[in-house]
Amino acid sequence: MESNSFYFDPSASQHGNMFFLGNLNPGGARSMMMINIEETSKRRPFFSSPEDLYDEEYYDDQLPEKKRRLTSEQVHLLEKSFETENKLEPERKTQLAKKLGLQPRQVAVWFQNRRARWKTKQLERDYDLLKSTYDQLLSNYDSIVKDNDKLRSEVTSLTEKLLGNEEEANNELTPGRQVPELNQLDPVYLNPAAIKTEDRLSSGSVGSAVLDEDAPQLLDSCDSYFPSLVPIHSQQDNNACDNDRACFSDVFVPTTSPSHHHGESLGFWAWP
DNA sequence: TTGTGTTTTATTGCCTCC
DNA sequence: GGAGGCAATAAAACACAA
Repeated sequence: MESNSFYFDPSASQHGNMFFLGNLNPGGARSMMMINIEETSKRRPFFSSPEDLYDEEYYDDQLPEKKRRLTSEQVHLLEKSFETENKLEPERKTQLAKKLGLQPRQVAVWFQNRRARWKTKQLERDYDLLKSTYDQLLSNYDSIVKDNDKLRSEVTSLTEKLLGNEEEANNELTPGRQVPELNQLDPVYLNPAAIKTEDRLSSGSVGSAVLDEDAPQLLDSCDSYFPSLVPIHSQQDNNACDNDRACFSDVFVPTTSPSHHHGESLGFWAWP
C-alpha cells in the first residue's frame, strides 16, 4: 500500500463546512484531519497537465478530489505498458507515474484493476471455447448415432435378403439332400449382433462392432467418449483416428500427450 | 431531465512471500 | 513484519433509453 494517499469518506465525515480526511499510513492505520471546505475550495481542473498532477504541493493544497478519470493518453500508455508486462516492479511504477503525472499508487491501482479486467475477459474466452467445443462434440455424437442407425438398418435388410436367398437355394437343391439350418449353425444369420466383441476382433471382423446394441464393448476401440479435454486447436498432429484412442478426435485429443499442452488451453492462465 | 445500468477508480481486508 | 497481490466492494463517472 502506498503511504500518504488521501481518501475521502463523504458518508461519515461531513460536518458543516468541515471534511474529515483520512490519511492512509503504511501500516494501514488511518489518521484523521479536518479541512475547512472554504479554505480548500480551489478545484483542480478535471484533466490537469501531468506536471500539475505530479506536483506534491498541489496535492497537499487541494481538497480531496472526487474520482477522476485518466486521460486517453494516460490510459493508452498504461495499456501499452500492461501489454509488455502485466505486473509492475517498483521502479517501473515510479517511472510510469512520473511520465503520466500520476501518483505511483494510482498506477499500481490501475494495474491491479486492469489485471482483474483481463482475468474476467479470459474467463469469458475460456467459457466460449469450452461451449463451442461442447457443441461440436454434441454434433459429432449426433452424426455418429445417425450413422449407427443407418448401418443397423442396412444390416437388417441385408440379413433378411440373405435368409431369403438361402431359403430359395434350399428349395432348389436335390430332393433328399440335407441342408443344415443356417440359423442353427451360425448365429450371425439369426442375430448378428450377438457376436461377442472378442470374437469379432479375433476374426478380424471389427467392422460389425456397431451391431452390438447393448454391448458396452462397442467402445473398445476408444478409452472413453470423453477423453481429457484438450481443444483441438492446440493439436499439432491430429492422428487420433489412426491410433483409435479418441472417438471424437476432431474435437479433442487425449491429455496424455504432453506435446498438446499449450498456454492457452482450458484451465491455464497464460498472460498475453 | 432523470432513472438505470455499466465502467472506471479507489479502498479494504486477507493472504502469501521474502 | 512489510510489501505487494487479489477478491470484494464502494462510489464517482459515464452512457443511454424513455
